[in-house]
Amino acid sequence: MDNFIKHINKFTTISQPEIETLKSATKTISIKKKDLLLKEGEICRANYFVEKGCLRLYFINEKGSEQIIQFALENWWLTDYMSFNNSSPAQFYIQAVEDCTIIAIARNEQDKLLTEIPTLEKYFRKVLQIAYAASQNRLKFLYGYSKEESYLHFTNSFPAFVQRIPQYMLASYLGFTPEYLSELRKKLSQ
Amino acid sequence: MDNFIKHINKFTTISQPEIETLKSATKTISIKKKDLLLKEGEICRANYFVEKGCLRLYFINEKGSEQIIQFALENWWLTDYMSFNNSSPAQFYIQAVEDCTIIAIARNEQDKLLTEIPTLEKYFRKVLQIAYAASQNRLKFLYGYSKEESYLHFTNSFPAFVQRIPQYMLASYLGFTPEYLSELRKKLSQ
DNA sequence: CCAATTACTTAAGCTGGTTTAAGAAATTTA
DNA sequence: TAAATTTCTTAAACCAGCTTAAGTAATTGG
Repeated sequence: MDNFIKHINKFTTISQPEIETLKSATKTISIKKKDLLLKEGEICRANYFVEKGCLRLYFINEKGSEQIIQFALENWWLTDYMSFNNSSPAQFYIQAVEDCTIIAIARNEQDKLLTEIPTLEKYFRKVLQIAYAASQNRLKFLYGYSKEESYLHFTNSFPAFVQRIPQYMLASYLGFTPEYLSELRKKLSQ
Repeated sequence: MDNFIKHINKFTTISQPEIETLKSATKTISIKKKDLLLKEGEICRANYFVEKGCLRLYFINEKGSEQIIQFALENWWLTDYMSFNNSSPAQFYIQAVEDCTIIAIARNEQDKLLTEIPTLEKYFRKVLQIAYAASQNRLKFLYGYSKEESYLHFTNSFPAFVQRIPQYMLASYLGFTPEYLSELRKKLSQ
């Protein structure tokens, strides 16, 4: 819970009694590498905060291979927002890339919680504003740069993270085949 | 201002005095087709609500051509969130695709406004949650589908919108060349 | 600690989509 | 309403990145 409370305090102020309310309205879950929090077709009933570890959001494409849309490291929220917002069937899987500690806010608790602790509205608004900025930036890279440039940019920007995940996941996230990633790495190391 | 107030009332409730405060804290701007609200390199000092018309967010890529990241129709918010959040130089241009009526909330008014009208925190949080869901969905299409499939999906989903914009903008938004779009249209009409 | 599985590499052939260039159609402006 | 400009089309040559297939390295689990 420590990271979570610190994270909230970065964006707003929360009192001790409010923290207690928050604790009783959330669930802390420990999951193992490869465990699934959500499967395609299910209704996504929670929003997940990564206290420790790493999650990924992906779907299975027409060819039957996994396409990663997003990773979430410590202090990031992750959910299938379409499914979470509308209680519609999820389009994505959410899976642990490493052993994780996750804090979950259930959909049907969220409204009540935000009424009891209005300052959390500010917290979530700010967090979403930052996440949305990141997604605009992401689109800029996807559209504006070649696969080679995207790879270079990503590895230069997040060298530690690249060490944490298998290469085939990096390839999937960047939108290319593991074979091509292999070729690129060879080419760039020469 | 009508669409704007209606839009707020879809997500939260706002009182008459609050509406008055809101009116005095925002600016309604009329702009002509092709007018720019933001240029790359400037600090983006406002968030823009489209009361009427259509905006686009784009950047100029390495080859010197415009790459469209987003459109905003009636009832959508649009800004360069990275620049807006951090007062950093904008990465994008924002331009009117048609003559527009825009409601602008200045960055330095926003914090004050959200303190005076706390229910607006809820409004923006919900709006961002929907926008973020849309962007996850967008990424799914970008990654999972061929250019032809993206084109078919987009034209089937938003036939009226496709009529509103020039084809070269659609091509840019979908991430391909106008020449290829032309080829596709020919092929698909046969 | 060995077998099975999962992850990574290499290389040849292929294809979806780009580039280039030139002309036709539509829209804007005077 | 004609000239200027902007948008759209056609077609051929080209290439970045994919597919396929087969082999090697690293993990996992029994």
